[in-house]
Amino acid sequence: MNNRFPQNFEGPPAVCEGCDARAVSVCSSIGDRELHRLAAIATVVDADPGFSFITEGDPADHFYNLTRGTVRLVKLLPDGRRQITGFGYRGDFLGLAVSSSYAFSAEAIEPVRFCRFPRRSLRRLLDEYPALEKRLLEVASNELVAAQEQMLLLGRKTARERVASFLLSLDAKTTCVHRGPAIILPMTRGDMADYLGLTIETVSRTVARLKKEELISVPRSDTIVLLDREGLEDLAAGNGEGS
Amino acid sequence: MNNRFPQNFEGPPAVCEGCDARAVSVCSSIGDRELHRLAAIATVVDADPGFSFITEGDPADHFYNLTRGTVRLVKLLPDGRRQITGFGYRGDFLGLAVSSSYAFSAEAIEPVRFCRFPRRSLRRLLDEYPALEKRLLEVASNELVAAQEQMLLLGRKTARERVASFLLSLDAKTTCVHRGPAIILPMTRGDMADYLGLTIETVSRTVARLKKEELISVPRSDTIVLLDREGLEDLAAGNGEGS
DNA sequence: CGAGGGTTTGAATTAGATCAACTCTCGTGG
DNA sequence: CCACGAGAGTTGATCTAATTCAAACCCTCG
Repeated sequence: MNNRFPQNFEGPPAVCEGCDARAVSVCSSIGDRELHRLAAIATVVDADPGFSFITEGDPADHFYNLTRGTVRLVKLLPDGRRQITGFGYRGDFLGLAVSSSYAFSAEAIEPVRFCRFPRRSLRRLLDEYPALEKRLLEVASNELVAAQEQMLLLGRKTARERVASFLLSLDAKTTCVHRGPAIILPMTRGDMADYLGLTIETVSRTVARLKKEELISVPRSDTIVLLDREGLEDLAAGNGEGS
Repeated sequence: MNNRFPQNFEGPPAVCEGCDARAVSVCSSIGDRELHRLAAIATVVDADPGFSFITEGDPADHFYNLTRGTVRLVKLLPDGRRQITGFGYRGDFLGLAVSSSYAFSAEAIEPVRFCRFPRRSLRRLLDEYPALEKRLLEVASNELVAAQEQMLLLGRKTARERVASFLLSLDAKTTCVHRGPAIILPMTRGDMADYLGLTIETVSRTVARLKKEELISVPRSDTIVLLDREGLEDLAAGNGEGS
């Protein structure tokens, strides 16, 4: 047992006790001491659906760690065309911008809670604890891999393949989204469309078709059960036979 | 003047002298001492166009620093559909995979030279020199921003907007690609198509149209001059007026 | 000069978008 | 309890940007 540290540094900080994201976020991969330092510079914030806590183009003053709820990451064109570059779930770390301004907006699509860290303070902490920086590099690398996968989807997959890929990737998020075997979609058809580079109508038709083909069932429009995972995986990988 | 280091650690390593990428790569942001350590674990490799030095799915045993030439980063679907997720230019750092296998292939499209680092050795160096890790996080963050921009392009931009965006991004790569005011394309129409989520024919027609509209001139099929940068920027940003 | 990549151009086709109507769900308030 | 309204979702008819199919047309290099 290690007793080099003062009493008050044993165990996690009070504010982190009972945090829904503790087990799944960057916080899980660092020691109590680092966690105390992190907690000391964090502000916990709650927000309602629709709240936009990062705005594309604004100065990138903060980092965020999402501890509850789901957000969408949005890029806009001047005429209103919208691309969702990703969704942030419980445990996700947001705001990794090197440049001085954010490259996307982040909007709550459910009631959310997050820890907000001033950029400068976190920067200082990172310099002090290389393990933290290391962990962030891992996070960034993983996101990069996901981004490349999404480019493949947007550039080369059909609507069916996109929807199948999306449902499987949601299903793989074991830490959220599920209720029993069912996936509870936190996002609307419009969000799905803007994430998959399709229109609302095409998403709706495609979901309807997967349902008719009995690859999925859709008890409610926001609830989806994967009935034939193998079939969906073939589809998502680009092996969809006929039509 | 700093003379804490042994004589042989003053100045850059011999192998880095005259390296075309010295000024533009990660190497530029570290000290001579780190550079010597890096050089000690590096193998310099030359390869011809077509050579595939990273293969999607293979164990990720090495990192690469490209010092000459251009590569394409490729993801494939089983039926041969291809998405190029990016191009690597002189100075670019490749192979940032956390997982045990590469998420894409990398293929030379020009004669290339690169430094190859065994993953384990570099990992050890990173632990020793946090500045290096920090630099890599910066690199990864920048790539992430670029990836998000590319998702917007693939998901929501028209063919004209995609080609205009691509030409401008090439033009911004001041460290390569240019001969005078002209851009010398290192890649084929097929590569452009697979990067932009289009077909060869659409790329060709779109370039022809931009030429007819006098936004660009195309003295040879691999050479492009931007005539109306502002017009192209409007287009790329999604402000393209009529048709 | 002829062969083989890469590129261009034209005509026909189509996946998905657009336009338009209708339905479902759910919360509010009379 | 039911009428109402608003937002989200579905479904159908039509349209179109980009693809596909097809046929030249370069260059470059042996």
